[in-house]
Amino acid sequence: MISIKLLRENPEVVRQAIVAKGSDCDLEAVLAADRAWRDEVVRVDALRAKQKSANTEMAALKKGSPEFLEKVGQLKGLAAEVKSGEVRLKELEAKARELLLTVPNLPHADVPVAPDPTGNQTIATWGESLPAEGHHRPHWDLPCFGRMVDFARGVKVTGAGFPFFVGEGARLARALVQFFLEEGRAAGYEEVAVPLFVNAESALATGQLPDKEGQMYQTVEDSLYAIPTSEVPLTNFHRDEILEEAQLPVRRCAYSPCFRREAGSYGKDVRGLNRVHQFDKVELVKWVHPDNSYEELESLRADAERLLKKLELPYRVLLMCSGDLGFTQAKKYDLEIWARGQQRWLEVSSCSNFEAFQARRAGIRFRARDGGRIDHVHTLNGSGLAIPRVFVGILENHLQPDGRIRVPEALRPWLDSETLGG
RNA sequence: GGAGAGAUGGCUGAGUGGUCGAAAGCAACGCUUUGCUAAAGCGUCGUACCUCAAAAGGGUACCGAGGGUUCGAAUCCCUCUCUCUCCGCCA
Repeated sequence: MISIKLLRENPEVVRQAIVAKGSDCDLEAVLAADRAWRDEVVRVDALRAKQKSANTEMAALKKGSPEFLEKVGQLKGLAAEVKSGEVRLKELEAKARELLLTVPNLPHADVPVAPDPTGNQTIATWGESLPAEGHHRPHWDLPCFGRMVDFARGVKVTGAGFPFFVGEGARLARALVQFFLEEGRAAGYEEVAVPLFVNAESALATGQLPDKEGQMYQTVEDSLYAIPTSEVPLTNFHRDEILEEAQLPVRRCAYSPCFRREAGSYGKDVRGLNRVHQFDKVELVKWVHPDNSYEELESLRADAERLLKKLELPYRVLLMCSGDLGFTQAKKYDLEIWARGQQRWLEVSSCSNFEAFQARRAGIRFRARDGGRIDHVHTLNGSGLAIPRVFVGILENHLQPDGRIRVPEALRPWLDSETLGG
């Protein structure tokens, strides 16, 4: 959530930001609810203060004495007033918070203002996005793909979008996980193995709830959510904690399967491995000092880009425009690889700075080195990387005329051959 | 799943109805003493919200969470969560 103080003091700034994001949230309602809540706080606090001072008088009186009983009689009315005030206060506070949660994060000043993805800027490209010649085909049409990934059995066992990876396919997927985790470790991220289900508080803290509830799988018995990305448990690792400034920046990475219902995307981009309900991903998360979170965003992006370079996959970097930014992000880069067989770009990483938006929801703060001032950290995350689409990239870009797949040097420590699909 | 015990500040741990946001110790921080270290003495030492232009100051809340009893709850009652011990089951 955004800072309520900012909204109170500078509503115009927030108004412009939400227009840029194309949000329809009602700032007047947010402010009115905040005002109503604060008025009630003042009123109830005063009542409670009165009750408290009466309490010390009561303590001095002899229990059961006439004065005592008279005082009790007098205080009953006050007690009832406090009680009803507290009920009202709780309602108003809940309402104010609920409305504040509907306000999206503010885009950073660097973010181009535009209503839709056509406003995204390509700020870097690497490698050659080559045309598909003779033997190049979408991965789902490659002979070796059918031996590596089994969709039909996935449908039988679970449902559409839950493929089996088999033999060399399973090994390639695992090699990618290993490679990403080792690279992450080398870049200073501590590896974490996370719970694959989270509670509602966690999903709320990172912003999946309340607006993306339909995109997550839920358990029937325990109302837990299957994680759509390890960002959720990872960012929540430090929920409701106060870190020491000296600890910052904290960097952690996690491998996990990710579960996404992808409701509403049926029939769109769903061929092959482009979009599935369960996929593996390594995620990078940072908790940083607010003063240098944008430098940290650049280094996060560089960490993700390095992986693509080592895998020799052509890619481009998009700076997302305001209208294509998510609810929680202040600035975001998407990394897209070139899928040569399909002749299209595939997003394999999204690197975002949330500034204090998540930290405020999640109660993640730090104590300044001197003076002990406490402030929210900035959180960032980026994929490093999503496995199935990188898998696709390797198949479609490293395909050789003989139909075999060349294994990039960087993966060979985990795959003992130079080619796959023979 | 069954039985029992418990949850208090960074940690340990007192507190069973009133002046308790909460003793004491440890840790931490500051100062003094000291050639250095050690030690000692003194002081500071939770978080959030509201009020205030801001600071100062003031107010309120918080003793696992939520509800209840009461003029008044860390303390009594109920529900839930979690932790520990024992039994059962199981990878």
